[in-house]
Amino acid sequence: MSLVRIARALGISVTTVSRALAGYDDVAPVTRAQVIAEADRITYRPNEAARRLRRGRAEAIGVVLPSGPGQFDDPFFLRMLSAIGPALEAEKLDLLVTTARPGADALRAYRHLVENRKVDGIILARTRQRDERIGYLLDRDFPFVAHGRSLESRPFAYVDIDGEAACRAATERLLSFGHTNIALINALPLYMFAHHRQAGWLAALGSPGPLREVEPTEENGFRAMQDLLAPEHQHERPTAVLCATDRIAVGAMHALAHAGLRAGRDVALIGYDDLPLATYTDPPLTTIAQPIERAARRMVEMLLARIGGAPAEGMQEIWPARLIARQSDGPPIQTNDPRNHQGDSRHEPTLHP
Amino acid sequence: MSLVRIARALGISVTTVSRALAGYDDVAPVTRAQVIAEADRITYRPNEAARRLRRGRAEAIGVVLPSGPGQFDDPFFLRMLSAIGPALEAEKLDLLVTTARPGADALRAYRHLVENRKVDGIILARTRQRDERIGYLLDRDFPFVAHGRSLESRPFAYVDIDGEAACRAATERLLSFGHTNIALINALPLYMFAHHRQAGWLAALGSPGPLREVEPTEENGFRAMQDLLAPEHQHERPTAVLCATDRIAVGAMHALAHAGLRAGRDVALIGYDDLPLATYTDPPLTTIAQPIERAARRMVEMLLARIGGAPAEGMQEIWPARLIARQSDGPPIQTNDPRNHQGDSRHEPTLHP
DNA sequence: ATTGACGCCCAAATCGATTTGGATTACCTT
DNA sequence: AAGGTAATCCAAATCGATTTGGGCGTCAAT
Repeated sequence: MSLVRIARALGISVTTVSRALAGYDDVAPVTRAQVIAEADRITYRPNEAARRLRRGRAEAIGVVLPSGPGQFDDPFFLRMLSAIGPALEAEKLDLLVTTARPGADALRAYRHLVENRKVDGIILARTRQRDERIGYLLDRDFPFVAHGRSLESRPFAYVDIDGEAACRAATERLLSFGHTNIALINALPLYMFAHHRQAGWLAALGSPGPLREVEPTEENGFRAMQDLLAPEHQHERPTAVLCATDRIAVGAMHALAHAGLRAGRDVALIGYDDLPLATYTDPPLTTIAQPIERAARRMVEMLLARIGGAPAEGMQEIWPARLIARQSDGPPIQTNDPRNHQGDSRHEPTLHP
Repeated sequence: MSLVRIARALGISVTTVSRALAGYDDVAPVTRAQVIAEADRITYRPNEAARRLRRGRAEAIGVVLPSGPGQFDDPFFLRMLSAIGPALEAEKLDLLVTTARPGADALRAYRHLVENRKVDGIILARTRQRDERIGYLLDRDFPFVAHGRSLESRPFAYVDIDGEAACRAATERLLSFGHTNIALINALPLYMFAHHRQAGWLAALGSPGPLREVEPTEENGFRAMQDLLAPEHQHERPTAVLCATDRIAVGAMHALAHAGLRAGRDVALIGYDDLPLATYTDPPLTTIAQPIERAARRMVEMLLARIGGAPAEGMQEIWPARLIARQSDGPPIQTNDPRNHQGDSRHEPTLHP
């Protein structure tokens, strides 16, 4: 079970055993072979704690997952974890997962990881415009890679998806369908990704359309869409709605159905994320797919480089997303169609075209 | 940063510093106060690696997440993690997450955790009828708690949800609505939970109805439902379908919509899991809610006891689930209603009742 | 005054791997 | 034969906290 055991069994020193197994070239081939054979025989596994103590490294990297109502269920983090895992395995690094509610709790979790030297580096997701976590890690000069940008003057490593370009393209698609009043149900503006998605929407439109900003859950998507459809907003009721996430879009689609409207026929709806679910909504959701898995793998690469001492300069990458056209969007309904202006349209037939 | 630093600053021994901080009662109150003050001043944090080496424990517990196509996105695991996290925090234990594709890969991941002493205990989810992971851990006498039962003669600790009772109740509910032909789209029978859910369905029915068994994804739910609706099965077309998971139910609902049918009116549909999404399907999904979070917390408790040396005997708990009635089920359509037998019913109006 | 009991403190061993700084031996050169 | 060079090997220090097994006063009981 330990180096001593092997050393004693072979009548050699612990040093030599260690060096034999570590591949140093000042060990005779015969000796090395014996050591390896014996190590194999007793299924020797180096004691992680001892190695870590000696090397002064944690041999692990950390991820803090947001927990709390509506937060944690987000499939996004699961996809990210599933990609990080294998990438780390190749490097023999452990993955330490902590949960914390966003906010002060989260910052405490990061401090905990850093101050207790629990990990050698951190992968940080869902960046904010002003992100105290990033500030903290930069202050400490602690290696980390973010998924997403942030309003921070000092350079740091990140991989981001170009939500601005994607949302501009999606909005232009809606414009080319003939829509003129295109709403955005965005995530809260404190999230950096929300900022970019809004910028894309705005860039395509020229002047802003109806905008709602919510914590990205189905529930809030539902509410926001209901609000957009509310009688008091009748005069600016959008014919197309871009949603900052698929979860919002699912809620929004439900609000449409609830009002007797159908996405893709009465109102065009586009989501963002391409959850597995998006193919199976009714109608299937046109959405924007992000290469999260590949991005996560790249982030691990970058993080290893940072841990190895490489500077963060130049470690900024923005990757394209792509639109997946399904059936939840399309041309606007004719404005002379009475359905669009009926007060109580809940009991209308919702014919499949 | 280390005990030595504090000891030197105060001119006392490392031993006393250690014992002062650890709360031993053979330290004078004054000394202890000084130690604590100094520790505070330099923000002392014990070196985890050193402590682990000395204590011979990893101070962490492990979870292996299934990765791979259709696997990882399952919100179930995310909910479980989110509950495990805080429970561990209180015990100052780390959470080590590994990903592995189910099967040989997964077993290797467990071996890795155990043999390299990466963790002191393991939480194991989605048990199988014959589960080699459980066999392995029992062979090694390694502390673990499972979420779910298994066909294993030796006793082991688990918390399970009574899927049998829940599915029996759901099926009885459908029977009491007047349904006589109730199908089950189940998960693959190798999963223990699938076994139980099927048993409940069967117990309520007396004799089996139409059955499909799939890996639980939206895609497969879609396919299975299409198959149930296929012309060649016309003679035994179910009027109600119980789905083993919400993801299956979402796919199934889509297949219904695709065939011009509406869940809750033309076919009664019940899911299982109560995903956040279930409220926002169209129609909202009647489903079965499991107290995963509470179960996860209980599992952590049990695991700590097991690590502490408590025997697994008596650590078997089965918790009730509860049905959440929404709008995807109801009485069967009148059999003399022509719609039920129409060939092409896709273009029918889908009135909201 | 001796014996205990108690309160307070500490030196040293320990966990297991890594690393530094040589030591030893065998073999060549010249 | 003296000096030099590889090729091998190793003792001891090190990482930092914990734990064992006392040591040394002081005070009360005998």
